[in-house]
Amino acid sequence: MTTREAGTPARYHHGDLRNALLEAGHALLEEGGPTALSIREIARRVGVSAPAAYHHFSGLDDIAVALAERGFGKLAARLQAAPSNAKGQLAPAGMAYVAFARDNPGLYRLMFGEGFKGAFSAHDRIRALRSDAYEVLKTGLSRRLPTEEIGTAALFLWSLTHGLALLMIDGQFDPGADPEALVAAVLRLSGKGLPTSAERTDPA
Amino acid sequence: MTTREAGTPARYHHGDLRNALLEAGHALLEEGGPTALSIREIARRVGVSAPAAYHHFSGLDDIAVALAERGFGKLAARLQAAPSNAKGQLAPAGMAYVAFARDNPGLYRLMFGEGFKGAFSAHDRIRALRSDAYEVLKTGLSRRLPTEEIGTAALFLWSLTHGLALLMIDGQFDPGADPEALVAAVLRLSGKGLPTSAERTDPA
DNA sequence: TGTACATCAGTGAACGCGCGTTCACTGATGTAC
DNA sequence: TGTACATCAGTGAACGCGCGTTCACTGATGTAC
Repeated sequence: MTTREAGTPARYHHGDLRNALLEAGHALLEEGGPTALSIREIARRVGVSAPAAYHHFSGLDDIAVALAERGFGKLAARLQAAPSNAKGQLAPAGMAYVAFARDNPGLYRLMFGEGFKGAFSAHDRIRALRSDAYEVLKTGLSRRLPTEEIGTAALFLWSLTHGLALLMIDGQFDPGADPEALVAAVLRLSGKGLPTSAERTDPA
Repeated sequence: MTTREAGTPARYHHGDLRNALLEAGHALLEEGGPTALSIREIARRVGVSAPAAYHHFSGLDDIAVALAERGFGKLAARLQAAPSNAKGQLAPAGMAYVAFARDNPGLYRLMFGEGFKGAFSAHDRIRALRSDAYEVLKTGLSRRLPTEEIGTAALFLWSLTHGLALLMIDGQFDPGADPEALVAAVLRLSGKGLPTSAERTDPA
């Protein structure tokens, strides 16, 4: 079973192998996580020999980085497509962020998880992609927060959504619970602040 | 180079091999992350043959789970040792949590990261350990929050500290910045809530 | 106190596996004339 | 329009590697008598 469409005769030249490899890589990521990424398995899925991949990538690390790159592109698109609601709140973006992670847990782990077994250069390059994304977040915030608060606010927001995304991905909650509602409730708290014990009469 | 103390003659019976293997496993985790966990390398570090490990663990998965178990024990100890400050705030616990992750990044990733390449059973068992930890967190919160708010508050807090811990571990920030101060600032925000655009006169 | 013996905790050799990558190759494509 | 040929994108075979795990074994320990 390959990803080639049924009926399409196998041509010697694939025509779009680079893309096909990345698609298969993404699928593999979703099935087995970053740890399962493997040139041989990717090639197998596309129906091509493993060395063929080397005409399009310099090696496994390179494929991982390309997958992460694509992932960040998709994530950015999702965030931009999120409705910026009337009050200019950040909740819709947060919802979109977590939704992306839930839709692409394997890819998200590759992008953010350090779970890829490859060489350091891949980690460094992926880390750089993360930093870029973080800069975009800060730029977005600069339109609604005073400059001196941006650093902390960005870190706060990113930590919260990142942590939430990972916990949901890791299946840490009741499968019964409505994930959307959970995310919404948590994001609501991020605006209100956590209730403190000072706010209630503590009998203890 | 082994972990056996210099001068101690190599005895046929190690005497405390199980522990020594776990120590070496922890060290390996810190050097190469969950992906690098390997029975052969662990045994090599202890100065023992690989099959010897099978007298103490059923396999690699079992070692990973044991490491995670220990990790959760250490984390719990650190949280309990955190000063509960005058106002009964959660910041000290949050600081301790993130500090644990920063001190044991590899172990933390094993405990929370799904980055271990082992079989599903290991993942399931580690996930169960996480759930236990989460229950403890909720119990802790029950002393200071009304019952109906605990679920959301616990998820909020865990997401925030978890995300923050991972971002710091992943080296996503200026090495120049004081990590303690960053964490403190973010945790402060968690009580105050994020400033919203409604709170300021937005010229845009 | 001494000794036979069961049990425990190690050993080295070997297995099969999947992997990343390199190699020399061949089939397909497209371009210069 | 036809053809020689350079270039591109595949192929299968092979490499060496480190791994988890199993096996039959042996040395050390401790206990019953």
